Amino acid sequence: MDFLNPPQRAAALHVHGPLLVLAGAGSGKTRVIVEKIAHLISSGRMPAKRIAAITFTNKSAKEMRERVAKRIKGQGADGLTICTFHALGLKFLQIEHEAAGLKRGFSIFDSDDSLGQFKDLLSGAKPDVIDNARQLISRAKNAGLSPEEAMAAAQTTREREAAQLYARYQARLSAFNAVDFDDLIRLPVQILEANPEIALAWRERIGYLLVDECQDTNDAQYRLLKQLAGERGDFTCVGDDDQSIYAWRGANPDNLMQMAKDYPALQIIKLEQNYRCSNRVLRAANALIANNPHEHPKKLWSDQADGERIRVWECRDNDHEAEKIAAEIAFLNTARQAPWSDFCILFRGNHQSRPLEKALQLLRIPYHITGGTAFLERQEVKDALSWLRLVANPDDDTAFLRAVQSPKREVGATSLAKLAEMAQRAHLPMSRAAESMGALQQLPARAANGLSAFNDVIRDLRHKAAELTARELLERLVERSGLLADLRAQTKDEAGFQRRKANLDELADWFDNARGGNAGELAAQLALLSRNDKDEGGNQVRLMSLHAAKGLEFRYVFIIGCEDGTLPHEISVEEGNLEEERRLMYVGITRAKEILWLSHSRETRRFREKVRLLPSRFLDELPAAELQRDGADPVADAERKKERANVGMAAIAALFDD
DNA sequence: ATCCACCCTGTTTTT
DNA sequence: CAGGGTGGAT
Repeated sequence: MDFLNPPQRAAALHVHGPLLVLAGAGSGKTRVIVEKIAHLISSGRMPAKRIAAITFTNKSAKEMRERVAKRIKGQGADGLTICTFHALGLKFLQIEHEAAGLKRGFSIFDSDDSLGQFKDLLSGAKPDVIDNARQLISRAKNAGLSPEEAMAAAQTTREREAAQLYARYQARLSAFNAVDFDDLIRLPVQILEANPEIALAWRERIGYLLVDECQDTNDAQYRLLKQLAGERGDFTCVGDDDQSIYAWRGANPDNLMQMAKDYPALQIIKLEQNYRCSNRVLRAANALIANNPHEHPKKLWSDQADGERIRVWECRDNDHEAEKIAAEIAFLNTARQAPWSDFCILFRGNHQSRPLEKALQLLRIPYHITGGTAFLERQEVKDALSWLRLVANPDDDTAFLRAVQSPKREVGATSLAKLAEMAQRAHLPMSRAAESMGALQQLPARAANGLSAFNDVIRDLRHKAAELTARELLERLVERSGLLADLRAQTKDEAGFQRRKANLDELADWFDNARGGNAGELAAQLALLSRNDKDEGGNQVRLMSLHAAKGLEFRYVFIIGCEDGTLPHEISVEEGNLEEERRLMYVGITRAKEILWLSHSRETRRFREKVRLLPSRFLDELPAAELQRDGADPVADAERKKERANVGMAAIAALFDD
């Protein structure tokens, strides 16, 4: 603990009562949390199994788990809980499923499943209407409202309609024995608030609570935190209001302020020394964020060297921008022996990565995109998971509908519609209705045959579920369901087949590594994995959205698309959410340890038409003295150009090496 | 029931 | 320009 600075140490040692740590970017907050966990355990204040550390992403949970493991090295870390809010909620519901009105093996609907329900409930409605309704309902859930409470709170006709839809949607989820992402927080809160004895048991189970990225909590999550911490409030929340970038998803940074009211004994410690960024980067970041209003002003400082000036590049269009960046990376890789993994390219929207990919491929620069087509969104993976879900949860009609049609078995839309109708009349889930002889007789012979073959496989898998490991069950499923054979038949070349099969193998690997649980529970956990969680590692340039970059750091950082309308995004400008966009830029800037590039284009192609672009207003908020604008210093420019040309030749030569 | 071809529309960020 | 959804052909 010697290597902690005084406020860090104070935060780590404070173990009685509520504590809020306001931790600026790069101020070592993860280190504080890790040290604090070590201290709680080694001092005997709290056994590991009563400590829970909550993060927002699986990625940070994983990182924290690794750092704690390294720090504690096996001495009594058993039973320590480090997970996301949603994973904690899932665990809670799996234990308290009765109080939630859920049966064992309940399913989690991902956004796609849930979208399907809304499409069905609002059949014929335009996409924007559907989207709007989903958003309203998600917002109600994130505020912790039940359908009844939402109805009571509704003011306008519109809101009443939304509340009604919410109730119908929820009735469906309940019929399918399923919950959606938002329910993983909302339901535990409602159960804890309504059942003091359950709340007491959970406070006993969780003796000390740590919450990372506290500024990202929405109202439901904050209520969950309060329920779990209880009145005495033995907890540590770590957050930075300047890095609040999830308001659009219901995050309410005012919870940081509310905390002081709810817990009068709350201690506040500020971490203001930054260990990450060059002083120049830090001054730019401070100048930018000073344009936002602040409740608790922080003054981040660093004793690092000034470093190089921030490079601002004006480019013709995004292709040009991408080419320049790729060339610069190739140059630094050679000139400074910088490994690819030292570089990160950040953007506002995921679609902005396309030109970059092209340019990087051209120069044979290895890269990895966080948030590309996710493993979990792959057809074959979703198919296999639907089967698993259905094995665990016969009520899951969504899983049934997908599984029964993958692979195709001559059961088409008309037969399924008929089956759905019969199921509804008999008050049965579709998979059960499909088992009844009566129902089968009313369907065309081919469909009935397909269905009973399907039933046989499902029955076999259910029968074996208890005695097989999750991996074995998956393997049997892939075989018996015909998914594998179908995959082979569908894929034209052997390489493509192997690639898609590899996704299924990866799913199996994931099951091996996951801790405990039967296949159904694992399938539920898997639903919580997001596109950003896949391991990347390796010596590659990293490409990701600004949102995905929070918590990471790189020596060389490029922020592309610094244009008005891109960053800040035009929708945010219209809606007056400039402050959050500014924080997004702030998060991006503070990822850079050594050199930062900010690039913008004069024009871009949008669908068909070309659009003229202006530099981001945020560029004007940065101190001119810290910036180096491309073209502002002809001599230096020429010098660099020459140097680049030499290295550029080397890079081109390298293209012919392999 | 399934497959294919053409047309239309749409780019913020994610557990 | 690409991916999805619709309608017609098999």
